[in-house]
Amino acid sequence: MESKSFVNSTSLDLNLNPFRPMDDEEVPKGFDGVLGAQACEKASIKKEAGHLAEELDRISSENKKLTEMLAHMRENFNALQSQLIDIESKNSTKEIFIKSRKRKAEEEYFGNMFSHSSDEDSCKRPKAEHFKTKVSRVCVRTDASDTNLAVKDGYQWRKYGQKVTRDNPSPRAYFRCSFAPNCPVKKKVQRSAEDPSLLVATYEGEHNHMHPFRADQLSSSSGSSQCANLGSVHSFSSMRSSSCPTVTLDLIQSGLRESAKNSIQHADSPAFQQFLIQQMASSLTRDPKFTETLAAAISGRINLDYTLN
DNA sequence: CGCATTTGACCCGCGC
DNA sequence: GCGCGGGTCAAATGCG
Repeated sequence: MESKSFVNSTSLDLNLNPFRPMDDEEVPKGFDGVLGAQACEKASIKKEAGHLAEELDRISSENKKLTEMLAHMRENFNALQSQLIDIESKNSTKEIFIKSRKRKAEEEYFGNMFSHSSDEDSCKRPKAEHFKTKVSRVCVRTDASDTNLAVKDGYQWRKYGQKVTRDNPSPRAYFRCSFAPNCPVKKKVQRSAEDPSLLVATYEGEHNHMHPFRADQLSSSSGSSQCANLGSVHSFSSMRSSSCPTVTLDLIQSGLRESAKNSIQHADSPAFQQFLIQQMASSLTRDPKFTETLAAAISGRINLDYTLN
């Protein structure tokens, strides 16, 4: 399939591989001297160009296939995620009916890592402000023995309080964003009562400044590939819609703790989204059933593509 | 010395 | 009205 459009591209007079050994079959028989050598060289260049064009075409089509597969995976992931959100929101609605008291509902809020109610502070704040305030949650899997409640997300946080809550033996830490003066964002971090290895970070409000990590990237000319990568990631804010999905990050996995330190961002930042997608992709690929199904789907697709070509 | 963290006190909203 | 409990304040303390 690859060669059909590029075999005639003799106009490509590129000597891209001058060190390629001359093939005996390429040497025209019966020619001597300079003219023979030139003709021979031209023929080999043409052949070389043809090979390169084929290779380029092959890589391009491979790249196209991979892009399609990635898009397909993204679609599937988005569909699954929206299904999950639907299911969870239905569950949380049921629980709200069952539990009359708000604090009991909150118990579920922190107990269930995939619940989406975001009105933890509804009793504290005026309703108007509650609707204005953006609330997001991130669950970070860390070592249970690690007493540090710091969740590295790239921002600079100043701890202003710590409280032991009624329904959880581990204390809840309160942080304010200290990167910019007057930044309204607050963060609460507490270990999950059910799973002490899970750190639940609740973010409130929106930063009124650029992310420090991105500011660094913009100021430095290096890391352009990473910037491009980050720019292509879908906005996590858009995924949040009306509810507040919880994201669980397994930082215990080898290397992830370090990468999280470097790239985990606030839920709104593209860098965080990138990390999130990588994390979710790795979670999916660790599932043998998913891998099996995906492999079957991919092989089927590739076979189809090859038969078409 | 300046900044961040700790921690007990205080405030305030909610439910009974 | 009172008690409970989450959230915040601010003085004390620690650290580089």
